[in-house]
Amino acid sequence: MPNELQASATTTPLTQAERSAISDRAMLDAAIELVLENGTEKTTLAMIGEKAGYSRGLATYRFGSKSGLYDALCKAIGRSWLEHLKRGVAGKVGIDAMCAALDTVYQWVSESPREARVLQILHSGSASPGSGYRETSVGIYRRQQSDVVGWIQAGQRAGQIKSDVDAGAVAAEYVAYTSGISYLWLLSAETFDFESANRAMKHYLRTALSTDNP
Amino acid sequence: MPNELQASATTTPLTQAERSAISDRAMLDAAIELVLENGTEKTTLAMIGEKAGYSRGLATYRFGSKSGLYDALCKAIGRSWLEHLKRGVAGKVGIDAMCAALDTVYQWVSESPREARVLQILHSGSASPGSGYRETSVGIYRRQQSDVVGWIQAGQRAGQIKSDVDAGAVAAEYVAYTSGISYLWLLSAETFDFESANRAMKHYLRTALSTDNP
DNA sequence: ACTCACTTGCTTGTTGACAGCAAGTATCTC
DNA sequence: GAGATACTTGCTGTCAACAAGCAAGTGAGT
Repeated sequence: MPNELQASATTTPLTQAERSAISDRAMLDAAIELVLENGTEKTTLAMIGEKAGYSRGLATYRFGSKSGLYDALCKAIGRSWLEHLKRGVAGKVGIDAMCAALDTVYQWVSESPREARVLQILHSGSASPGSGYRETSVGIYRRQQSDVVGWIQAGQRAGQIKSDVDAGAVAAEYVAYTSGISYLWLLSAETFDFESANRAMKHYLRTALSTDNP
Repeated sequence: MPNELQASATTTPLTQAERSAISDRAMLDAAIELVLENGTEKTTLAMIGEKAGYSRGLATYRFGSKSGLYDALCKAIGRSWLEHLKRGVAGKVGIDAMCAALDTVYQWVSESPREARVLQILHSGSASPGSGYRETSVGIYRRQQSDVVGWIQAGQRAGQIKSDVDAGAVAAEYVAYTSGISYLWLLSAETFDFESANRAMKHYLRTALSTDNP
């Protein structure tokens, strides 16, 4: 027994659940790297399995298909994003919540650019017919939109937002803006000024919705 | 000679340029149909060539590669869209131009849903690394954004738009909104209310930018 | 006007790579 | 140790890309 590490590996057997959790994590991480480098199409299931330290067949076996893997990845990063957003907005409502959410998007994109890019790539891919994980993507946006509706209505109840504002319409507009800005940032981060667009949007929210500006 | 059409076809030999123009058009049309039905990934070059009435190999021969074909398709539909937009905005400037452009997007999506959907699918696909036609997509957005900057500055010179409005920032915000709304419409036309989002956006433009609302 | 060399449009044969599956081996669980 | 679960390897059909060829168009010399 010349190798203690190997010895400890044999003396600490993992449970089946731990084994698959570890390989799942490793494959999703590998997928993030590879998608960033090659995009979704040129990334192969074999590359993912092998980069994760397993065989070429594991990714297919575990996720069933390429779309199955991307669906799982979309869910995983989407969850992480929604948690980040939740923390960023905290207890805020109304215009404050909407502005804080815009800052949180920018913050996420700056702090976790890899995950943010991959999520955006997956969302873009899900638009194509027969993508296999469109529903996951639609669900994330639908949830965001209903959150925004909630913020606006709470702002109206608190007297901060004009009562004649159509919460659904403004929420749709807001979500369109956030998804568009994420897309444009992904498409061409160098030529697109994320911060100043956000500044304009926040200015709009404060001037057009607030009861302070009659 | 039982067939006059055939006779005329034999008596009017096509030039090389005409032949390739016809097959090009036929293949791009076939590609639109097939992309709508199967998406970009599941559409094969062989399907496109054969649907257009030619051999399985023509699409590869003519466009070089799958991305080459999608690049050509993106350029073709993009040109058609920009012309439509130009007509829709006509001689308007300032807020009127921006509102007319929003109506034009909605009109295009309603009147030419097939082309609009395919362009949006291609734009989405171009976000992925190594897409091969990202530059085409970026170019279309960049041109739109510079048009908007022009509208805003003209509106400012005409005294319609407040002079302290940051034209670049508002243009970025505006383009983000339009690209986002097109994407969300493609993703889920049923659950996304395009018209009311546009109404909210137009209301914003009129209230937040105009010199009429101090 | 005819022809022959050349170009361009298009088709068919082939190859390497990939997704997906099925049958196998290794590792854990009781 | 017997069954279950994690993982690997062998295989097949399909596709993009390429190359070699055939057919239709072009144009200069006669």
